[in-house]
Amino acid sequence: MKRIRKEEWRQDVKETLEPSTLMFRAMADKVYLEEYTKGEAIIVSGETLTTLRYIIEGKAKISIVHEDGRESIVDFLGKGDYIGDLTFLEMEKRTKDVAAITDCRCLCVPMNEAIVFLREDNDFLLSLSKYLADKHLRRTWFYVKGLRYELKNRLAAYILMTSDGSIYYQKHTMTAEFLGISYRHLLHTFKIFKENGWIRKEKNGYWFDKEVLEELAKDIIY
Amino acid sequence: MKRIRKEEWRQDVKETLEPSTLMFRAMADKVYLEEYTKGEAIIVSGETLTTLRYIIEGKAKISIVHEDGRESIVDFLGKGDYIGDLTFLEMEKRTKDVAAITDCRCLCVPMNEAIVFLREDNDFLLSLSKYLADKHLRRTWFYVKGLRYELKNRLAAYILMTSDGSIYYQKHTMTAEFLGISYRHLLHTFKIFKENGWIRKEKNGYWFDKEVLEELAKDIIY
DNA sequence: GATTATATATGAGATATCTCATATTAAGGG
DNA sequence: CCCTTAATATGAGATATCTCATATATAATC
Repeated sequence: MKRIRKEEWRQDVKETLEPSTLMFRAMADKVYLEEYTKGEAIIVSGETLTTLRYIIEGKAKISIVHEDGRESIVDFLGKGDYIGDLTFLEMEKRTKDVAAITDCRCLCVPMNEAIVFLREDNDFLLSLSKYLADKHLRRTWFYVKGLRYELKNRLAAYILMTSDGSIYYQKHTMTAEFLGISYRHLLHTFKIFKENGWIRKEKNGYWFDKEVLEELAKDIIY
Repeated sequence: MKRIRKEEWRQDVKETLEPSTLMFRAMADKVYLEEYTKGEAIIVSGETLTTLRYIIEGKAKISIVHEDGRESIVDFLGKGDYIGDLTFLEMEKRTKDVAAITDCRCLCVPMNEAIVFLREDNDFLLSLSKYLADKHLRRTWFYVKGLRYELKNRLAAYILMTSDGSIYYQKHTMTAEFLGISYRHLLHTFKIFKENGWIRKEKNGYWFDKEVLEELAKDIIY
């Protein structure tokens, strides 16, 4: 991880970032930048969080390790997501694991000062409420719908959710962990997708037939 | 539904309620009371919400009807839950069905005025954020854990969650809808619970062995 | 380039869960 | 009290999904 104080920001970076710091407006002078490389741990579960982060670039995953040692991916994070919001609100008993999936850049402020300044900032609280409401809605929707549909549909939704353009490039192991199914069964369903011509292996991932998958996923995505 | 303006509150009611109106402090003079009877609809899906409610007594359920006509229970609400919070934040595309499971009493304020006054109220926004974070955490936890465990464990958690004391009295149809499983399979698992002596039918519901169920559910409940 | 670890892939048998069919009991309406 | 509807209950066969075993391909390491 590389930490870059605001004074050190290159001019062009600064201009790009300045607008993104709006949500930390009440403490704009305290903002700094962090850069993580692919695979790096951002938070180790159980540690005390001293930083409130906001992702401006890259993708990360939240995961937990179960008692039996296996791992579940709880959620994916990307541009516009907070890391540490639940600690900021003093609602999380124990922090979870957060790791960068791709290179990531985060805007950061010290947690203890955030608690002092941002809790007085009406605009921040409103936007945080909206952010949480949105997360909750999507999660609930995916949960309720997911229970009703079989893997075929959830997988289609997942492929669409995690891809930009028409290439899917997630690791199967990760997909299985997120969807909460066995690796074996995922592969089985994947095979069916291939046989139906809905996806096709390419050099850098899988091409997929957007129309077909959208039809399969249409009831699941909020 | 019975609507009771603040001036009409009986003295004793008033004293009991006064502290509960705190969250609407910024518009205390606008608060009124609504009383719903068991089974009554509080919100019909798709209708425009003109009221922000806060439950001070009773239980309700949020549900949606799927394209195939079947119903899913999305969540249960009780004392301390808001109804209309997502509309207040302008995040919900379409309201869901909300119905009283038992007699309910709600504190109410007009939505349009709430949007004016409460969005300026720092304390309200902070407590709303915490409320949403808590909801999101619990839901995520139940989802992630639920995927990993079979019905036996989720059912144990559900029985504990929906009961006060040692009597479980939910309708099986409702339980199946919430857990997202077939009625048939629920009954099958219920039978196993009975055979193991974990639950026993009584006149007004099921007695259950709290210790055993807590052991079964221990990894699922947040 | 050889070696190890990780990701992908497939098969076979076990089990959780679903669908459909049907019977009995409890609850609500005239 | 009869009638209708909703809730409870059980059986049998189908299918979705899991576990375990094993093989190959790809990526990381020395």
